[in-house]
Amino acid sequence: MSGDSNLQEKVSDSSEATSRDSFKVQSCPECGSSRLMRDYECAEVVCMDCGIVVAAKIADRGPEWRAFDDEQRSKRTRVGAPLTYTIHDKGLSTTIDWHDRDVYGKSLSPGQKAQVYHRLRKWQRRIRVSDATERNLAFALSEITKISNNLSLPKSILETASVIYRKAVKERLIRGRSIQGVTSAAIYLACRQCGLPRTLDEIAQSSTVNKKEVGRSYRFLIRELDYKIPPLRPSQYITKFSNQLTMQGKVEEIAHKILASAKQLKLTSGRGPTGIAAAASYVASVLTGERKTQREIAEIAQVTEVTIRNRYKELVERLMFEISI
DNA sequence: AAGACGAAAGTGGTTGA
DNA sequence: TCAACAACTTTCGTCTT
Repeated sequence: MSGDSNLQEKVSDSSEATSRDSFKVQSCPECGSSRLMRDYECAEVVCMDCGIVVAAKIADRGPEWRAFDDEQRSKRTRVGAPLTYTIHDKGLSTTIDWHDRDVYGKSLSPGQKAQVYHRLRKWQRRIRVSDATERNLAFALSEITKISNNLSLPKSILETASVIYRKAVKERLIRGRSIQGVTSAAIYLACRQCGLPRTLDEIAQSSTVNKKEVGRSYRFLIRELDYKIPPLRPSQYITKFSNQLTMQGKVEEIAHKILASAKQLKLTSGRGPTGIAAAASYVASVLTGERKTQREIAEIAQVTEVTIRNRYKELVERLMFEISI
C-alpha cells in the first residue's frame, strides 16, 4: 500500500467509507457525476466535477513494486498462471520443463540427465496423477482439449466443458459410461449453454464416438445434472451459415428480418432450426441478387434441398400473403 | 445442362396409451 | 413396449432458365 499515513488518518475522520466499499462507488453522492478519480497516492476517490472526497482509505489493489520491462515484471511478480479447469489439478502443480537444463541454462551432464528422466519425472507423474479418479479426469480433460482444438472452439467453451465434466465426475455419473461419450457430450452441452451453434454431427466427427452416442450422453447429462438448455435459435444458425457461405452483411441482415417475420407468423415452431435458417438465408440470397443454389446452402446447413424448399415455400406463401393484405 | 420443383416412399425420434 | 405421428431424408421424374 502506498500513501501518506498522516493524510490517511486525517481523511479517515471525515469519511465513513471503508476501503471495501470504496470500489463499489460509481457516482458522486453530492453532484451525481460519474467522473470519479482514484488517487492511490492519497488513498482517496475524488469527484472530478465538484471536488468532494467520495471515499477514503481505499486499498490500492495494484502491485507494490514497479517494473520497467518484461524481464523485471516476470521476476517481481509473485503469482503464477490463472486457475484453469482444463487441467485435472487446475494447473496448480509443478510441471517439469522439457529442456534438460539447470537453473543457469547450462546443459545437464548425461548422468544428471538420467537422474532427471528416471527419478524426478517418474515421481512427478506419480504425484500429479495419484489415483484412478485423477487418471480418469486427466485423460478426459485431455480428450476435451483435443476435440475442442479440432473444432477450433473458443477457450471459454473448453473451460465450460471441463467444469461440466468435473461436475459429472463429482456426481459419480461416469461409472459405466465411455469417457469419450461423456467428454463429447460435455463439449456439446457447453456449446449449447454458450449459444454456439454446433451440431451433434460436428462434435461426433471430431471425436471417436458416433452421433447417437453423443446425443445419448448429452441427454443423460442434462437429466442428471439438471441443466435447462433452450433450443438453439435459427438466428444463431443464420450468422453461422452467412459466414460459411461468405455472404455480404446485408444478406445476413435481410435473412434475420425474414426470420423475425416468420417467427411472428408462427412458422418456426416445431420445425428444425437449421432448415428455417437455411431457407431464410436462401430467400435473402435470392432477394439481394447474391444468389446461392439450394444445394450450396443445404450442404452447409446439413439439411436436404427438399427441406429448404418446403420451408422456403411456406415462407414465401405466408410472407406474400401478409404483404398483399 | 444446371438448378429448381414436387410427389412418394422411407427413416429415426418423440409422445402417449 | 408399441403404435401413431410429425419432421425430415432419399429418390426420381419433370419443368425452367
